[in-house]
Amino acid sequence: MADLMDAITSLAKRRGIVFQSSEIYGGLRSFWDYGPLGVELKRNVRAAWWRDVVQLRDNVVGLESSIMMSPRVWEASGHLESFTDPLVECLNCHQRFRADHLPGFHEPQSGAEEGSEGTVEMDHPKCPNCGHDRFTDPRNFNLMFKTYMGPVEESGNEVFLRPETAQGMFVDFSTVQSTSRKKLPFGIAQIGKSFRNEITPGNFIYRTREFEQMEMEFFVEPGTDEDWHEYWIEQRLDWYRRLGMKEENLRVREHEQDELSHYSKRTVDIEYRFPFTDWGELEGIANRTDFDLKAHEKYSGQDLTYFDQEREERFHPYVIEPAAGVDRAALAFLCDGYAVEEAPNAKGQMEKRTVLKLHRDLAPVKVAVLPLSRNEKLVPKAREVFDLVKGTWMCDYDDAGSIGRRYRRQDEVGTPVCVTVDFESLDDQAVTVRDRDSMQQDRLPIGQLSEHLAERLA
RNA sequence: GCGGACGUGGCUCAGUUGGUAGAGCACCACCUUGCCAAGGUGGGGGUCGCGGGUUCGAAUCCCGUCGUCCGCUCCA
Repeated sequence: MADLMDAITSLAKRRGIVFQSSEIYGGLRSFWDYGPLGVELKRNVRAAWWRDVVQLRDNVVGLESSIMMSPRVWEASGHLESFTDPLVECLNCHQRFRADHLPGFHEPQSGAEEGSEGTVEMDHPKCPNCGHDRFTDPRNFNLMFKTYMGPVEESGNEVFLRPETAQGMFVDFSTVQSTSRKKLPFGIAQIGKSFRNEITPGNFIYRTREFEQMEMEFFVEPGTDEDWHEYWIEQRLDWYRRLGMKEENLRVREHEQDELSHYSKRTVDIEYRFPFTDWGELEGIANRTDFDLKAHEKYSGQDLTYFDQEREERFHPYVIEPAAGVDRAALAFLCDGYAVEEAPNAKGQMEKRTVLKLHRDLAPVKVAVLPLSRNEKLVPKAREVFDLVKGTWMCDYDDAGSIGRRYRRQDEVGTPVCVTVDFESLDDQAVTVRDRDSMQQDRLPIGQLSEHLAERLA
């Protein structure tokens, strides 16, 4: 399985899909750049999500809130507090442990929801690693990236890079609701970058400190929240399925009570069977209750209730939140589509063929236009075909090397359709359309190409 | 953050006991072929992750640093 991951990582780099950031300086841990093909893949993932979650629904609207927000947002949301883990380090072996996980350390047993700062007392804990009992004082590690607003680095100027996009939707709830004139139930969706100082990033683009989220906050009447939760779990699961993800690589996992986030009543993860970790989270679907709206109401002093005109009642809606990662989804689709098959070559011998079986909506390039050879007559004809198609589909033009090699190059990055211009095309104005997965070829008039592609790729 | 392994052209690697770098594949050009990769000729590309040290001389030894992988820890 690790080999598979290596193969995918290697392919990603070799073909300019994803590679390490700042490579010429030795790289920067946990940061990645998406190359020409990766950008297309990522754009397609976003577009597919946006279409499904926003465009096809009349009760979900979009938002793009800023990455930096008032620091008070993070006080209210609980991130300043619960994103901070008190860690101690063994003075002997220098291993670090969460203070509240060490037997012997006591944390105040007050209401967990209240989140009092709480000092951690030391009893006589033993280091689980080496058995010694001398530790550093607990130190706080905040998982939020911090910077300063304005040129002067003063503590009063501290601002944070958002660790989730969700807070934008909560903070802007009233404005969006009143301007869009939406009534419950309705949702606010956002795609954007978030930042977390993860302690252990890794596994390629699976866990990174800068990542992109696709989140939607669906506001519902309290009491209907559990049904809506089920609804969105099914909707989201179906999204992955419709984009071709294999059923056996998908599963739903219920969060245990003690792993629930501070805001969550119930959370369900959609997990994917990644080659490196077996099951890993793709998306979390949480019932955030009215925690966030109430918190912001309390901290801001603004009324964040919803007014139900029919019932003439004010209340705080509950929130169902499907929160997916763009990068994780892209990685999962890459893993899921990656295949090495046996295919016959020109001599009839079987050989390896690497194919990225991405769904047509996700494929970075939809159509490759290829002259059978780099011939002075074929090239202009192929250019003509390329110009005909490029306005509608992301296309590639390639005339270097043998035709077989070029097919393989396209297979490797998941291009669903290759259109080949041959010598007969010059006379009969027809081209060969070749399918990535079946390698089947059909011949059809250039005049029908646009229509054919529209059917095939729609 | 800790422990271990590792870091040579885009990729996979070779580089003997230290003497200032090679291969295959890939890529590019031309020729050839002409519908499913690797035919011919030629070519570009590496201060051997980075910095420092030892040495007459280091990819090869030492230190530091950055990065990758595995394990631990952690994980909204």
